[in-house]
Amino acid sequence: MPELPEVEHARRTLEHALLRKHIEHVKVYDARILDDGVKPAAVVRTLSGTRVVAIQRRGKWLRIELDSGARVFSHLGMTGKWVAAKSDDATMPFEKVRLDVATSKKTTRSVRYLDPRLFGRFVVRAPRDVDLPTWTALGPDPLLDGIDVDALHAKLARRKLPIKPTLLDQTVLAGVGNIQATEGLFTARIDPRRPARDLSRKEIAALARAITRSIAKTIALQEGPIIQYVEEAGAPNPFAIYGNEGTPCPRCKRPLAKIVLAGRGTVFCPHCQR
DNA sequence: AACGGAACCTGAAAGC
DNA sequence: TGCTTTCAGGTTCCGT
Repeated sequence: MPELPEVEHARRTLEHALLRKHIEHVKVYDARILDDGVKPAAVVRTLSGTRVVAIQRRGKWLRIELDSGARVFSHLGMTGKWVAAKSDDATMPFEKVRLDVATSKKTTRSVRYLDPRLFGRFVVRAPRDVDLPTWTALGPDPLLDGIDVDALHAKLARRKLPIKPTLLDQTVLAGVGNIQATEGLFTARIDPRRPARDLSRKEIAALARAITRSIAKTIALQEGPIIQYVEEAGAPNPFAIYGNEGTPCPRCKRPLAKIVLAGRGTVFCPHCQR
């Protein structure tokens, strides 16, 4: 699931369940989600009894701040999600981590981290430790910071990789993934293969607007009474071209193409993206 | 330094 | 039907 909109959804789920609560119980089912060599018992020790003071998101990373000064950095990888539950709910399929918090009610609130493919991370930093370097290196987040067109223009001027893989570099814009990059380039009518440095300021402005709009739209789709991730199995594909290779371009009706750029599938319209 | 490709994992869908 | 192959929205490491 996870690009910026899905991670923002996860942030809200965690905030609703955990903010200002004390962590009563921690369970790590699979140590591979942790940093190499870190033992589940150490994570349990660091987190138990602490109070959650903030849940932040930057790009695709989440940061849970504890009153002890410890922090948890959570990344959903390709298939991770945080799900709200009750403490007496059974262990869920693919559950890798669980946090239970005390509430005034009888039942205890619980959040479960599910991740079949195990590309996600759950990294705990002790009170005096520095933040994760990847977190610190993240570029501007389109939702939190907006996109400064001149700054982006200046940054892209130094890159000769195609624009599509450049957009996936999290130090360029934090949170843009394969879908948002694909959709944004389509809306801005830019060929994904163009070297990043060749884009004009005008094109970059169009791209920034398209990405911002695409993210806002995807977040809006997740809201409403029944919160669910977009693109769950069976859900209709809500995107303009992502996943629609071979079908007619929504703009010019010629068939959408699919190529591989820097190892990632890339759908585009060879006729109206230039 | 910059780049392509493999690696990390598992499940679902497509292909045969 | 059932076995095999391919692909997946992310990141990081390794060799050239």
